[in-house]
Amino acid sequence: MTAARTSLRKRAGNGATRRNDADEIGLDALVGHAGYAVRRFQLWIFQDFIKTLAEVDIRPTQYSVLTVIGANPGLSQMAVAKRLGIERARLVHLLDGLEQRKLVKRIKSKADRRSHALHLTAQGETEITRFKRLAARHERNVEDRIGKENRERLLQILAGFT
Amino acid sequence: MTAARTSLRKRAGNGATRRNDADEIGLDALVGHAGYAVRRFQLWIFQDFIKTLAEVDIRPTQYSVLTVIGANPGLSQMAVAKRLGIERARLVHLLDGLEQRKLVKRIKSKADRRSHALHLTAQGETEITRFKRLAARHERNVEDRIGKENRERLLQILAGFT
DNA sequence: TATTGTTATACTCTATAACTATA
DNA sequence: TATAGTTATAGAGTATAACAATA
Repeated sequence: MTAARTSLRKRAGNGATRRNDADEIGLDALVGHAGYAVRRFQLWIFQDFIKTLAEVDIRPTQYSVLTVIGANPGLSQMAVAKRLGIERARLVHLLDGLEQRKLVKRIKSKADRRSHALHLTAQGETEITRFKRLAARHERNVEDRIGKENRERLLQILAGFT
Repeated sequence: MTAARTSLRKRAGNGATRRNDADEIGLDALVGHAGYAVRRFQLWIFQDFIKTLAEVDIRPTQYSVLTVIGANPGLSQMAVAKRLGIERARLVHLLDGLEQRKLVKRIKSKADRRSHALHLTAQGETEITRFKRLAARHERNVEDRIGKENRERLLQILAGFT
């Protein structure tokens, strides 16, 4: 009893209004909000992705752009932006970076000279296999963290948002 | 056969390199990445939260701060920041806004004069019940979107990240 | 010396608007 | 007139570093 009470007060000398200090703080209504849990999980998962792919300096959004272009060569910037839910203005900068790194090339479309057909370069094709290998390692980290079945259940539940 | 092929080419007049235009674009390796699904879901859920609480002008982070202070009056800014995974520098600005709106007050701690004890104001106590009512409505939107059981499964799977 | 709150800076991301060249 | 790509700007959000007051 006294022990339980003490565990709620980290430093006994604190003022009467101070109750606890870090982990023992209740979240009240926040527990039970899907959005809060999802936000915290997303922070964790992106941090792990960035860390796991740090050696190739590829961030989640860059990876998604490369993957979609690789699987659908010739797409326009608009099509990629729409498909991934990225602003087309932002995709311009993302592609600038990937083009400077010789991973992607923009080819002027003959059919519609306003638009660019996006392709991986030969180097991009080569490197993306390494990115995918590292991304698979990251995915195993997720499994280790939440469990193999839970990860699959998660993918099923959220399949409608991809 | 021809029909299936045509469905992959939205406008027949396009150049040979252009294949498809919007929804029909394959994600390839992206499907199967928990991080991608979680990111897209998080975007949706935050947008719905913002929309549902637009009439009270409360965003997800503000709601989480108010909820934690309400459930743990007297907390320091450091304690709130740590508990919610917010930078303490950012919490300063968040609290500035909530204090100007008379929802929160900072009280100088007598025990440790470096720190502030955070409390909801009387007005904050009143208004938070309205915020919680709207947040519950948002939560029902999530249920409508992914299903009641799936939402609960999700909360279970991600409980370790809150 | 270390910590709390604060200020400031930089970088990422989102949201717009406007411009150009094409259609 | 509408669209694709671009440029620019403003606002969140994140990540740091440094400072004053206090421990």
